[in-house]
Amino acid sequence: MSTDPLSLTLSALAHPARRSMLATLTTGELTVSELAAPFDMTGPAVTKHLKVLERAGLIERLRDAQRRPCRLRAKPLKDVFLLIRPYQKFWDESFDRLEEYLAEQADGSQPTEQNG
Amino acid sequence: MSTDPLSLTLSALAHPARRSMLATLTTGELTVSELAAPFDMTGPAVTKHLKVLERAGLIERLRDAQRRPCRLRAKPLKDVFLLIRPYQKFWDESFDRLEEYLAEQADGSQPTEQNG
DNA sequence: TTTTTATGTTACCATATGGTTAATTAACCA
DNA sequence: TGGTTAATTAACCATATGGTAACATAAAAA
Repeated sequence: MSTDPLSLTLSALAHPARRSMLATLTTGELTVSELAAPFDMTGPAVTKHLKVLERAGLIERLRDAQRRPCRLRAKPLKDVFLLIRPYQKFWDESFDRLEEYLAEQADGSQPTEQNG
Repeated sequence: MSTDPLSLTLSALAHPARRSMLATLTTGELTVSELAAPFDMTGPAVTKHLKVLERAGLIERLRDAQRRPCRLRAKPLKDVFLLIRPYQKFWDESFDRLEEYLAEQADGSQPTEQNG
């Protein structure tokens, strides 16, 4: 697997359960059990998902007695945003959002790797 | 692996070579050899990367004699954009882009799975 | 027809992913 | 001490990923 930060972030996002966990964490810190509750999944499986998120820097682990609450760290998502944004002019072929297209042209941003 | 469209798109993006190929394709249609040129990679490896991109709907394969040119299809990236956008207010903790934060609040968008 | 070019398929390998059950650690409570 | 709760580790499994080398196919060029 690719171990550069952007690749780690993207593959962390490439699982519905992990995306759902991230979304849940926007409401605040949550324990592993709280995060696990909506899923039909054993504890170890949840632990593994959290490790993937942690390795990507998308969550931070804390301590509270025997609990290990998780906190959202959204910064890595900014690089995903910067990767995607230059493609905005390509995904709507009818160019009905012409303002955005022209704005992109004006600031000269082009999709490039490592990264926009 | 997860086979929902968004997961397929994100894992397709989770490799530097594939991101680089996509970026290159913004200049227009390219053959497999042209795409492969910058990489120290054998033919089969390139074919596999292209299949991952094709499965995610990020490229389209064409025919031109013995060539199979690739064309960028950026639409799936829009869903990545919609996934990421609601987190924008979280990744800059200093909230120095207050306008955007307030705009997001106004349109009531919250990060949720399946999707923003 | 033969050769070259462009690309794909097959078979194989090592490692990663995503899940399980069983056992273990860590901290609190009685 | 002993028991409960919270979470992780260990061991295992099936499948996917990312790469290789060797071979096969398709179309153009000589």
